[in-house]
Amino acid sequence: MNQIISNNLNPHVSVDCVIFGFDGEQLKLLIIERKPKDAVSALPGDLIKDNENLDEAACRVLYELTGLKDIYLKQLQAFGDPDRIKDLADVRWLRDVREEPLTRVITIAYYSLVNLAELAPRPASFAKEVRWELVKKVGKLGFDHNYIVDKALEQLRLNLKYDPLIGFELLPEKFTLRQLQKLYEAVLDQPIDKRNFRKKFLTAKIVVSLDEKEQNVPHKPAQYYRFDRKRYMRIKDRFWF
Amino acid sequence: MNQIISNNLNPHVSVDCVIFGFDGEQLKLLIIERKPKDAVSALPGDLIKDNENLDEAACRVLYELTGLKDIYLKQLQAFGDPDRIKDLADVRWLRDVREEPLTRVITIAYYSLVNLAELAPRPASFAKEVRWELVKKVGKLGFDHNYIVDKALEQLRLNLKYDPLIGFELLPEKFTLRQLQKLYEAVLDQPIDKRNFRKKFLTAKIVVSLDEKEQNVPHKPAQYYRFDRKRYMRIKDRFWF
DNA sequence: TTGCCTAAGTGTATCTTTTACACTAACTTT
DNA sequence: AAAGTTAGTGTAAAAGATACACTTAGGCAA
Repeated sequence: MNQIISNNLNPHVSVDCVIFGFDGEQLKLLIIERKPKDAVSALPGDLIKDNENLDEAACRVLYELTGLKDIYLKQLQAFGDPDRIKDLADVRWLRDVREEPLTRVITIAYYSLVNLAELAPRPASFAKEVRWELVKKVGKLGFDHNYIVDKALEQLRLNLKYDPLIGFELLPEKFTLRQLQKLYEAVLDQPIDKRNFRKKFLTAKIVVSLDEKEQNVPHKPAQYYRFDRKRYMRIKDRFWF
Repeated sequence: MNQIISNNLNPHVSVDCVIFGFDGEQLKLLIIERKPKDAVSALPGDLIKDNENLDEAACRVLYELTGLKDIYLKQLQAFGDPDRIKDLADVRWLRDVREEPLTRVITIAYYSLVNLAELAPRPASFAKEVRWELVKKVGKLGFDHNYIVDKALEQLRLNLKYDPLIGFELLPEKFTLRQLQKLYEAVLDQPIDKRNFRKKFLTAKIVVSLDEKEQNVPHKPAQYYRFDRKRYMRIKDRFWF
């Protein structure tokens, strides 16, 4: 009996995914809309299962809730205040979806940056619950999700600066330097000098130009480049945006 | 009944503390020695309690196991592979200390850097189980603790570089530049040029010299300095070691 | 077919930061 | 008084960061 009680007191463990999306211009955030009424939206997240590790859980939950697949998720950190859930709307929502709605939940947050232009179109069944919201316009989210998003954005910025991989993973194989710059400007939320920006990546030689240019653009066509991963791996200790 | 079974499958949540200690010369790691026989040592860690948040849990566990108090712990990340525990010795040890030794455990790791010279002497009751081991000589630890230590060290180094606070919190109010440099050398595990090191901190003006020098040292006495926290807060975005 | 619009692409001078490097000074101990 | 130890200091060269404006290549519309 003791055993059972102590089990009941076990916290649940969930994962929450902070998915930033870049559409070529602006930084957006993936949110799940809850039931139409009294809806506070939330990050995609759910309890983990018994035999999956945390990374797997995050991928699965993201897939189940949004249809997104093959997204590289990075762990942010754990959030575990006993009073993470205090809002009435949150409690009501939990009652609908959880077997033990009052049990404490510790969540492990993950984040990622994805390309909105390239995403496979979502199956219609998911479509109505998922929304991309401009990061700057994200309103009140459930639980402590606003706090989590703040932390994730901070981490994303740091990450992009000291390890640009997360940026190149988002861009297509061939990209223009302008696309790259727009990405940095959107994530860091600041304008960047074009010449100095190019200089940084070109002199570091982590991008190499291809024999191909943009076509059918109503202005001078831009050169395509690719990311030189090997070169980057050799110099990554010295490269810092 | 379903309820109870699903409870049983709930993972447990623990915290583990990676405590680095600096003795003025070298970087050490706090480890807990398990029972004398077939002992693999481990990081101080234990299950969290119902009504404490994660940070509190880490502090409590550290105190209970080592007597260390008022240590500023930073969260590293969560580790949650279902097969974190595979070593036989680990399983045997768990059987002795846990009610449900086979339940999966997800652990949240914390890290800190403390001053070995300043630590209040440990109560004798703790003394025999706690040991400070040179980081470079740490042997095999239980569970996935070696992996956790590696991650923590990586994070500590990054942290010390982009936010020197963790270093100044360790040093006494007044310190010499040599002490500060030794700290950096020990943590980063590389020699640093004395003149350039001083220049960096002095021109940034985040340390200010006091009217006091070392006494009774068998060499030219060094100037004492203090950390200028306010100044640092103003320029922290631009300071990077 | 010309002119307009748009974004691409380029160089330099200045300033700042980083690096490498060796001797003298001040104190204690013997 | 000499030996041992660590403190403390400056500079020249190289590398990196910053600020900044015009020309070019294409599509489109009049």
